[in-house]
Amino acid sequence: MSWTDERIEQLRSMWEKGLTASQIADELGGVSRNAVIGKAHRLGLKSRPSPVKATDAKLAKPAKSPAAPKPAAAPPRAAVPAAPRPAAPPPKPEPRPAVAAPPTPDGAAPVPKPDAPRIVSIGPGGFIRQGPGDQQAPIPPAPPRRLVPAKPSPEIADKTSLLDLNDRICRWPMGHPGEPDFHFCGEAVNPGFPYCVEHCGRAYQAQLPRGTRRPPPPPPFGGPRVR
DNA sequence: CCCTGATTCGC
DNA sequence: GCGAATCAGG
Repeated sequence: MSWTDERIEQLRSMWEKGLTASQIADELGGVSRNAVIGKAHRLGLKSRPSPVKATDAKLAKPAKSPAAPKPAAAPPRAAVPAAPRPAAPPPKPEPRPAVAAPPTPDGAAPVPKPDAPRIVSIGPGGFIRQGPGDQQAPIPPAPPRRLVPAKPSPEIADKTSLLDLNDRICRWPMGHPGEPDFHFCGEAVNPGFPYCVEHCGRAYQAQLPRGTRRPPPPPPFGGPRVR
Protein backbone atom coordinates (compact mmCIF):
# COMPACT_ATOMS: atom_id res chain seq x y z
CA MET A 1 0.00 0.00 0.00
CA SER A 2 1.13 3.52 -0.67
CA TRP A 3 0.33 6.75 1.05
CA THR A 4 -2.16 8.36 -1.23
CA ASP A 5 -3.53 11.78 -0.45
CA GLU A 6 -6.72 10.13 0.64
CA ARG A 7 -5.00 7.84 3.09
CA ILE A 8 -2.76 10.58 4.41
CA GLU A 9 -5.77 12.70 5.14
CA GLN A 10 -7.43 9.84 6.95
CA LEU A 11 -4.29 9.32 8.94
CA ARG A 12 -4.14 12.99 9.86
CA SER A 13 -7.73 13.10 10.89
CA MET A 14 -7.65 9.95 12.97
CA TRP A 15 -4.35 10.86 14.56
CA GLU A 16 -5.66 14.22 15.65
CA LYS A 17 -8.83 12.60 16.88
CA GLY A 18 -6.69 10.65 19.27
CA LEU A 19 -7.12 7.22 17.80
CA THR A 20 -4.24 4.92 18.51
CA ALA A 21 -1.81 4.01 15.81
CA SER A 22 -3.13 0.48 15.85
CA GLN A 23 -6.67 1.63 15.29
CA ILE A 24 -5.57 3.87 12.48
CA ALA A 25 -3.64 1.06 10.92
CA ASP A 26 -6.71 -1.14 11.12
CA GLU A 27 -8.93 1.45 9.49
CA LEU A 28 -6.54 2.22 6.72
CA GLY A 29 -5.64 -1.36 6.16
CA GLY A 30 -2.54 -2.71 4.56
CA VAL A 31 -0.24 -0.86 6.88
CA SER A 32 1.26 -1.71 10.20
CA ARG A 33 1.00 0.31 13.33
CA ASN A 34 4.66 1.19 12.90
CA ALA A 35 4.02 2.47 9.44
CA VAL A 36 1.29 4.72 10.76
CA ILE A 37 3.52 6.11 13.46
CA GLY A 38 6.39 6.57 11.10
CA LYS A 39 4.23 8.35 8.58
CA ALA A 40 2.66 10.50 11.25
CA HIS A 41 6.04 11.67 12.36
CA ARG A 42 7.17 12.31 8.83
CA LEU A 43 4.07 14.38 8.33
CA GLY A 44 5.11 16.48 11.27
CA LEU A 45 2.10 15.63 13.39
CA LYS A 46 3.57 13.99 16.36
CA SER A 47 3.67 13.81 20.06
CA ARG A 48 0.43 12.67 21.52
CA PRO A 49 0.32 11.31 25.04
CA SER A 50 2.98 8.71 24.81
CA PRO A 51 3.58 6.03 27.36
CA VAL A 52 7.28 6.61 26.97
CA LYS A 53 8.68 9.41 28.99
CA ALA A 54 8.87 12.56 26.98
CA THR A 55 12.41 13.82 27.13
CA ASP A 56 12.07 17.15 28.82
CA ALA A 57 14.23 19.85 27.34
CA LYS A 58 15.63 20.69 30.75
CA LEU A 59 16.16 17.12 31.75
CA ALA A 60 19.51 15.91 30.62
CA LYS A 61 19.76 12.22 30.20
CA PRO A 62 22.95 11.13 31.93
CA ALA A 63 22.52 7.56 30.87
CA LYS A 64 22.67 8.50 27.25
CA SER A 65 25.67 10.52 26.26
CA PRO A 66 25.60 12.08 22.82
CA ALA A 67 29.07 10.76 22.19
CA ALA A 68 28.10 7.24 21.31
CA PRO A 69 24.51 6.24 21.98
CA LYS A 70 24.91 3.40 19.58
CA PRO A 71 28.38 2.26 18.68
CA ALA A 72 29.06 1.52 15.08
CA ALA A 73 29.57 -2.15 15.59
CA ALA A 74 26.09 -3.20 16.52
CA PRO A 75 24.49 -5.41 13.94
CA PRO A 76 21.71 -7.09 15.83
CA ARG A 77 19.56 -5.88 12.99
CA ALA A 78 20.48 -8.87 10.88
CA ALA A 79 18.16 -9.50 8.02
CA VAL A 80 16.58 -12.66 9.24
CA PRO A 81 14.02 -14.04 6.82
CA ALA A 82 11.12 -14.06 9.18
CA ALA A 83 7.92 -15.87 8.59
CA PRO A 84 5.58 -14.01 6.28
CA ARG A 85 3.51 -11.77 8.42
CA PRO A 86 -0.16 -11.28 7.63
CA ALA A 87 -0.22 -8.12 5.62
CA ALA A 88 -3.77 -6.98 6.20
CA PRO A 89 -5.88 -8.75 8.77
CA PRO A 90 -9.55 -7.84 8.67
CA PRO A 91 -10.17 -4.64 10.59
CA LYS A 92 -11.38 -4.99 14.10
CA PRO A 93 -14.07 -3.04 15.90
CA GLU A 94 -12.96 0.21 17.30
CA PRO A 95 -14.38 2.18 20.20
CA ARG A 96 -16.12 5.15 18.80
CA PRO A 97 -15.91 8.22 21.00
CA ALA A 98 -19.43 8.85 22.13
CA VAL A 99 -20.89 12.17 21.24
CA ALA A 100 -21.08 14.34 24.28
CA ALA A 101 -24.70 14.78 25.19
CA PRO A 102 -25.16 16.47 28.52
CA PRO A 103 -28.58 15.66 29.89
CA THR A 104 -30.94 18.56 29.95
CA PRO A 105 -33.78 18.41 32.45
CA ASP A 106 -37.13 18.42 30.75
CA GLY A 107 -38.57 21.86 30.64
CA ALA A 108 -35.29 23.54 31.38
CA ALA A 109 -34.59 26.51 29.24
CA PRO A 110 -32.10 25.49 26.59
CA VAL A 111 -29.94 28.53 26.96
CA PRO A 112 -26.70 27.86 25.16
CA LYS A 113 -23.78 29.06 27.20
CA PRO A 114 -20.97 30.53 25.15
CA ASP A 115 -18.48 28.07 26.54
CA ALA A 116 -20.83 25.16 26.67
CA PRO A 117 -19.38 21.90 25.31
CA ARG A 118 -20.32 21.59 21.71
CA ILE A 119 -21.93 18.65 20.14
CA VAL A 120 -20.02 17.92 17.04
CA SER A 121 -20.80 15.58 14.25
CA ILE A 122 -18.38 13.27 12.64
CA GLY A 123 -18.07 13.20 8.92
CA PRO A 124 -16.51 10.64 6.66
CA GLY A 125 -12.89 10.05 7.28
CA GLY A 126 -13.40 11.08 10.85
CA PHE A 127 -13.44 14.79 10.31
CA ILE A 128 -14.89 16.76 13.11
CA ARG A 129 -17.54 18.96 11.69
CA GLN A 130 -17.76 22.37 13.14
CA GLY A 131 -20.88 23.68 14.68
CA PRO A 132 -22.34 26.86 13.24
CA GLY A 133 -20.88 28.88 16.08
CA ASP A 134 -17.43 27.63 15.26
CA GLN A 135 -17.45 28.77 11.71
CA GLN A 136 -15.06 31.66 12.00
CA ALA A 137 -14.26 32.19 8.38
CA PRO A 138 -16.92 30.63 6.24
CA ILE A 139 -15.10 28.27 4.00
CA PRO A 140 -18.08 26.82 2.16
CA PRO A 141 -17.73 28.15 -1.35
CA ALA A 142 -21.34 28.92 -2.13
CA PRO A 143 -23.89 27.52 0.26
CA PRO A 144 -27.07 27.23 -1.72
CA ARG A 145 -30.07 28.93 -0.23
CA ARG A 146 -32.32 26.07 -0.97
CA LEU A 147 -31.56 22.43 -1.09
CA VAL A 148 -33.14 20.56 -3.90
CA PRO A 149 -34.51 17.16 -3.13
CA ALA A 150 -32.14 14.35 -3.86
CA LYS A 151 -32.98 12.52 -6.97
CA PRO A 152 -32.62 8.80 -6.69
CA SER A 153 -30.34 7.31 -9.21
CA PRO A 154 -30.98 3.63 -9.67
CA GLU A 155 -28.36 3.25 -12.36
CA ILE A 156 -25.60 3.36 -9.77
CA ALA A 157 -25.57 -0.34 -9.56
CA ASP A 158 -21.84 -0.35 -10.14
CA LYS A 159 -19.70 0.68 -7.27
CA THR A 160 -17.81 3.92 -7.47
CA SER A 161 -14.18 3.20 -6.80
CA LEU A 162 -11.55 5.63 -5.67
CA LEU A 163 -10.40 5.99 -9.22
CA ASP A 164 -13.85 7.02 -10.30
CA LEU A 165 -13.88 10.04 -8.06
CA ASN A 166 -14.00 13.45 -9.63
CA ASP A 167 -15.26 16.89 -8.73
CA ARG A 168 -18.80 16.16 -9.75
CA ILE A 169 -19.65 13.00 -7.93
CA CYS A 170 -20.29 12.40 -4.28
CA ARG A 171 -17.24 11.22 -2.37
CA TRP A 172 -19.14 9.93 0.62
CA PRO A 173 -17.56 6.62 1.55
CA MET A 174 -19.82 3.60 1.66
CA GLY A 175 -18.59 0.86 3.89
CA HIS A 176 -15.13 0.83 5.33
CA PRO A 177 -11.84 1.40 3.56
CA GLY A 178 -9.95 -1.77 2.96
CA GLU A 179 -12.99 -3.94 2.88
CA PRO A 180 -13.92 -5.61 -0.37
CA ASP A 181 -17.19 -3.77 -0.86
CA PHE A 182 -15.87 -0.36 0.03
CA HIS A 183 -16.86 2.23 -2.52
CA PHE A 184 -18.07 5.77 -2.77
CA CYS A 185 -21.54 7.17 -3.15
CA GLY A 186 -21.06 8.34 -6.69
CA GLU A 187 -24.21 10.44 -6.79
CA ALA A 188 -24.03 13.83 -8.47
CA VAL A 189 -22.71 16.36 -5.99
CA ASN A 190 -24.59 19.15 -4.42
CA PRO A 191 -22.98 22.04 -6.34
CA GLY A 192 -20.23 23.56 -4.26
CA PHE A 193 -19.89 20.56 -1.98
CA PRO A 194 -17.93 17.36 -2.20
CA TYR A 195 -21.03 15.31 -1.49
CA CYS A 196 -24.43 14.79 -2.94
CA VAL A 197 -27.45 16.50 -1.40
CA GLU A 198 -28.29 13.56 0.77
CA HIS A 199 -24.80 13.20 2.19
CA CYS A 200 -24.39 16.93 2.58
CA GLY A 201 -27.19 16.56 5.05
CA ARG A 202 -25.07 14.05 6.90
CA ALA A 203 -21.82 15.93 6.60
CA TYR A 204 -22.99 19.37 7.53
CA GLN A 205 -25.36 19.27 10.45
CA ALA A 206 -26.54 22.33 12.21
CA GLN A 207 -26.28 22.37 15.93
CA LEU A 208 -29.76 22.50 17.34
CA PRO A 209 -30.53 24.08 20.68
CA ARG A 210 -30.40 21.80 23.64
CA GLY A 211 -33.28 19.61 24.42
CA THR A 212 -34.07 18.90 20.84
CA ARG A 213 -33.15 15.36 20.10
CA ARG A 214 -32.39 14.46 16.56
CA PRO A 215 -32.73 10.90 15.38
CA PRO A 216 -29.33 9.26 14.92
CA PRO A 217 -25.82 10.54 15.34
CA PRO A 218 -24.03 10.35 12.04
CA PRO A 219 -21.73 7.36 12.07
CA PRO A 220 -18.44 7.80 10.34
CA PHE A 221 -17.59 5.74 7.31
CA GLY A 222 -21.19 5.20 6.44
CA GLY A 223 -22.38 3.24 9.40
CA PRO A 224 -21.55 0.86 12.15
CA ARG A 225 -19.63 -2.21 11.30
CA VAL A 226 -21.53 -5.36 10.82
CA ARG A 227 -19.77 -8.51 11.77
C1' DC B 1 2.71 -10.65 28.97
C1' DC B 2 -0.26 -7.03 26.80
C1' DC B 3 -0.60 -2.32 25.14
C1' DT B 4 1.23 2.40 23.74
C1' DG B 5 4.26 5.92 20.93
C1' DA B 6 9.37 7.12 19.73
C1' DT B 7 13.36 6.21 17.44
C1' DT B 8 16.65 4.10 14.51
C1' DC B 9 18.31 2.78 10.25
C1' DG B 10 18.55 -0.45 6.17
C1' DC B 11 16.26 -0.32 2.17
C1' DG C 1 10.15 8.20 2.03
C1' DC C 2 9.03 3.92 3.98
C1' DG C 3 8.49 0.71 7.77
C1' DA C 4 10.41 -3.34 10.57
C1' DA C 5 13.08 -3.65 14.46
C1' DT C 6 13.87 -1.93 18.53
C1' DC C 7 13.32 0.76 22.64
C1' DA C 8 10.91 2.18 26.66
C1' DG C 9 6.94 3.39 29.68
C1' DG C 10 2.20 1.94 31.40
